[in-house]
Amino acid sequence: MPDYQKGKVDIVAVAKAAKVSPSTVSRTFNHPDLVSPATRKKINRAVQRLGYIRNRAAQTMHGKRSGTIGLVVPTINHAIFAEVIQAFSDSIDRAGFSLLLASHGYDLDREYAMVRKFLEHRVDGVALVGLEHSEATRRLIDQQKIPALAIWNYAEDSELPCVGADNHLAGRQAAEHLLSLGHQDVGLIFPDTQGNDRARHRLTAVVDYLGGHGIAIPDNRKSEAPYSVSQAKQAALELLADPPLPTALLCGNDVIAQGALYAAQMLGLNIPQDISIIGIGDFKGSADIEPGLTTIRIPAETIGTLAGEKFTSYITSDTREPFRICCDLECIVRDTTSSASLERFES
Amino acid sequence: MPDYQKGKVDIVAVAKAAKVSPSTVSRTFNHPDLVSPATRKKINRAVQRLGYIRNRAAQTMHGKRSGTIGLVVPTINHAIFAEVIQAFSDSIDRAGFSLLLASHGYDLDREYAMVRKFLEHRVDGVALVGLEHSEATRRLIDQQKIPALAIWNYAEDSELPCVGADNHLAGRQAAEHLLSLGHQDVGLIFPDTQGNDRARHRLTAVVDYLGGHGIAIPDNRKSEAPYSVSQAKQAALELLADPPLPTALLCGNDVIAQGALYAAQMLGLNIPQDISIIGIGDFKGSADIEPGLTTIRIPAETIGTLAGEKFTSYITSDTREPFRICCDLECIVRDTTSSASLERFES
DNA sequence: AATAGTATTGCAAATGTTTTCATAAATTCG
DNA sequence: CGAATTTATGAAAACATTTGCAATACTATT
Repeated sequence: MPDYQKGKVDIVAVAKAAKVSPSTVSRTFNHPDLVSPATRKKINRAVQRLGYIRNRAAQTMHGKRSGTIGLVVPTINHAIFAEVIQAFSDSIDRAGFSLLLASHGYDLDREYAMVRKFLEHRVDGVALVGLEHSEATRRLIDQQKIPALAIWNYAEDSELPCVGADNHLAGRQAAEHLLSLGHQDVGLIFPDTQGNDRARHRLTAVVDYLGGHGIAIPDNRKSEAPYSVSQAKQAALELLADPPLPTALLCGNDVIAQGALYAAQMLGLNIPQDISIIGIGDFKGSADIEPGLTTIRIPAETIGTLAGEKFTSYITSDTREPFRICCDLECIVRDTTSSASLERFES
Repeated sequence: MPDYQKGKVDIVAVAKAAKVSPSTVSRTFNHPDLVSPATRKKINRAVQRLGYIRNRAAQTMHGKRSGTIGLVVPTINHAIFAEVIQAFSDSIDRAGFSLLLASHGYDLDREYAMVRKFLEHRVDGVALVGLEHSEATRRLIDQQKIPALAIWNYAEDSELPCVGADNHLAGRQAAEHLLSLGHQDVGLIFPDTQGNDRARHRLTAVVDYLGGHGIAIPDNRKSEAPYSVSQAKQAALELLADPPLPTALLCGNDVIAQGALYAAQMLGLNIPQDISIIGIGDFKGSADIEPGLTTIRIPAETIGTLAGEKFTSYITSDTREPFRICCDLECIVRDTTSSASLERFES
C-alpha cells in the first residue's frame, strides 16, 4: 500500500525510504548513469511508493531551466492564432517544455505586463507575435537577457530571432492575383493597423503595389473592421451599399474575408461572378467554406512547429546562434475569385 | 544610468543597493504596510535602478503559491475551446494567476501526462475539460491533494468541482427543437464518443429522447466525424448521398454542423427548405454563417470567466468549499431549421 | 598481494525567497 | 520625564533541490 499520506513527499523522504542520501536520489533523476542500477531500482520503487513528484520550482532556483516558455499572443479566441498556438505548444512539449500562455488583446502595454509576469516565473524564453513591440518590452528583454522569439512575421533585419512569413509579400501576392485577373476597382477591408504590424505590412504592400500599377484606392473603397466575422460582415455590407460595386474585395485576413463573403451572399451576389473576394491567411475552415475562399496561405502550423523546435534548441544550446526563418507563402486559388472582365460582362 | 549589468539581481542585491536588509525588501513586496514609507521609496528606487524582477520559483519553494493554474484541453486548434480558453485565461489573469496550457488530442493518457507535468511545476490548481478522466488522473489529483476543476460539463454528482453545462440537456433540447418542427427522419453526425463525455452525453440524450417519441435512428442515418469542418463535410456528403434524404441533420457540435451546411450547399440543397440542420455549441461565427446556424448555445465565455473566478477564489480561500455550477443552455433558432411538413411539401 | 584506477555514494554549501523572533528606535501617556 | 507601547528593521532558519568535493568500495593490473 502506498503511503503518500501526509503531504510533504520530498527528495529526502524518498532518500529515507530508499535508504540512500538525497544526493543519490537527485542524481538518479539528473545523471542516472552515475548511479548503480541496483540503487536506481530501489529509489524508483520508493518514488512509486511515495508518489513523489519532482519540484521544478526548487530546481529552477538552482539555476536549472524552469522548463517553461511563455507565449504572448494578441488573442486566443479567433481562428487566427489558434493553429500556431496548438503547433507551438505541441512542439515545445516534445522538447520537454511547458507553455505559459497569455493574450493582450492587441494592446502592447498589456503585452509588456505579460512578459514581465512571465519573467517572474523565470520562463526559459518568451515568444511574441509580430515584430512590433513597445520600447519597454524591448528594453526588458534586453536587460534580462531572456531568449526571445518573434513568431508569425519575418524580416531579414529583425532585432529578435524570428520564424514567420513576410507580410508585405502576402499583401503583394494578394494584390497581384487580383491584378492578374484584371481587377481595377478593388475594395479593401483591413483592421486598425495600430499595434498590428502584420496588418500594416500587408496593407501598405497592397496599396503600394496597386498604386505602382496605376490603381489608386479612393477612401470610399477602404473600410476598417476588426478580426471578427460579424463586424467584418457589417463593414462589407456598408462597402457594398451603393453601386457601382467594386469588382473585388481584398481582405486583411481570412476572418474578414469570411465576413465579406457572408455579406455578399446576404446581398444575393454571386461569387465570384459578381464580385471576387480574397483573404490572407488560409485559416482552418477557409478551404471548406462554400465557395472555397481564395487566399494567401500563411503556413501557421509549420510556423508554430518550426518556431517551437528552433526556439527550444536555441534555448538549450549554449552558443545561442540567432536565427531568422522565412516560411513560404502560397496563393491558394479557390472559388471566390475570377476574372474581372467576365464579371463586367455578366453584370 | 541603470546598472543591471551582470546578471544576478536578487533581493540581496536590491537590499545592498538600498542599504537595508533582504528581509525588509521582501516585506516591501509582501507586507508593504509593515515598512516605513521612506524605506519603501528607497527600495523601490533600487528595484527600478537594478531592474529587479521577483523570482516566483524561490517564493514557491517557500510554500507560497506558484501563481499558476494548469489547464488541459482536448484541443486548442478548433473553435470549440478557443473561447473558453480565452475567457479562463483573462479571468485568472485578473486574479493574478498565470496560465499553463496543454492539449491532449482527446487521449486521456496524454491528459494524465500533462497533469503530471503541471504538478512538477507546482501549479496551484488544474482545470480539465469534461468529467471523464483516466483512473490514473483521478488518483493523482487525489493523492497530491491538488485543487482540480472540471470545465465545460456539469453534473450534480461530479467528483470534482465543476463549471459547465449539462450536455444531456443540450442533446435533448436539440432533439426537442427538431421534433417540435415535425421532423421524423433525422440524420445524426457525431464524433467518436470514446474519451469524450460531452459528445457521449449529447448523443445518448438525443437517441433516448427521439426513441421516447417513437423515432428510431437506423444505422444509415448515423455518421461519425471528428470535430473538423472538412471531415464533417465529407461525412455529411456520404450521409446525403442517396435518397430519400433525412429531413433534418442533428450535429454533435457547430463545427460539424458547419461542415454539414457546406455539404448541403455543395449539393445544391436549399436550407432550411430541403433540409434542416442544427448544431450544438453556438461557437463564434455560427451566427454569421449564411444562413445563420440554429444551435443550442453553450455559453463558453461565461463558463470560462466563471470557472476562472470560482477556481481562483477556491484556491485562495482556506476553507475550500467545493462547488458545482450549471450554466444555462439556450436554443438559438436561426435560419437552418424549419418545419418538416413544409420541406416535404416543397420537395 | 599491493597499487592504481574507477565506480558509487555522501556531505555540505549554494540557490532566492519568506517568516519568526528578537532588537532597536520612535511614540504615547500619566 | 520615564515607562509602556508601538513601529520599523535585521538575523537566521527554512523551503527542496543540485553539485563539487571528498570518501569509500570495488576492479583490474602487475
